[in-house]
Order: sequence, then C-alpha cells, then structure tokens
Amino acid sequence: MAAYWLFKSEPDVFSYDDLARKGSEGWDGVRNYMARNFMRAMQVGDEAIFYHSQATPPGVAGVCKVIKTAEPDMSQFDPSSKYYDPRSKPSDPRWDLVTVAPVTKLNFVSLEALRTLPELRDCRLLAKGNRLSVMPLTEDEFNAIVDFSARGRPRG
DNA sequence: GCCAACGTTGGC
DNA sequence: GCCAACGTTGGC
Repeated sequence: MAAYWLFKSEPDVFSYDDLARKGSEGWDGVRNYMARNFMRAMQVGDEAIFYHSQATPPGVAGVCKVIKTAEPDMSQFDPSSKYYDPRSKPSDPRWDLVTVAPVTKLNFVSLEALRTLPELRDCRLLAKGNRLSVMPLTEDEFNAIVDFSARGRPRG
C-alpha cells in the first residue's frame, strides 16, 4: 500500500527543477530523528509533495517519488560536509537518506493557498512553528494539493 | 533581520 | 530525569 509524504527543500539550494534536471537525488542532510524515521518507513513507489521552504513565496512545486529505500547518508562521515556528524560511526550510522525522482512539476501552490484547503486543516505542515522537513501526508491531503494545483480551486 | 517555536545538549 | 540554554528553522 503506497504511502504519501512531503519533503521540504530550500529552492535556492535544491529546487524541484533541480531534481527534474538531475533525474534523481539522494535526500541527504536530514538530521532530525522524526524525519529520519519517516524516511525509514518509505517504500519504493511512494509519492511525495516537493515543498519549497524559505522561498518567496513558499509553497508546493511538484510531485516526486521514492525510487530507493533508506540507506546510510554518507555525508554524516565526511568532515568536509556541512552535514558531518562526528558522533556517528560507520559501524552504527545515525542518519539515512532515501532516493527520489521527479514525477510531475505542478502549477505552484503557495502556502497561502494551501491554508485555504479544508483537507489540510490538520496537516502539520500548516501548524504554527512546524519545522519538520519530512512528514507523512494522508491520501486525502496529497490529492487535495495535486487537485488544487491542476484546477486552481478547491474540490467540491 | 526579526522572532516564535522547536529539538538537542549538557549541567546538575 | 529535569530543565535552562542554545542553535536552527521558517514565515514574515
């Protein structure tokens, strides 16, 4: 049973277009245990919303999918990486990544517009103070975003 | 640049 | 195990 997720990325660093250009990307640099655990639960074929944070405006840029399940994020062992974690050992890696590929570039849906969708009322993306960079979505939440992007207005 | 919110760290 | 301090995130 496929699951649905949301990934945040700062487009100045790595945008949906960057993913589309590259074809796939190991989602490295996640250093939050909850986000890591969500990645460990991902299966090949799961689909995810690609969200642009720290953008003007922030919002949803596309859909991507998981093409490889969780494996150690090697940047944790690289002292020259900004994601280096000196407390992590190769024999017991702390941090994982999944590999994603582009599916569809969406008509951009701003955060402001997302807040108008009733299906997202309980989505943690919209919760005040939310900082989680990888999170699950319900099928209804995922579809509401994609449908709004396609139609430019809410369902129903 | 500001500030609220949150996760993590470290002293005790 | 508690909790204050700190660093980071992310919208504005």
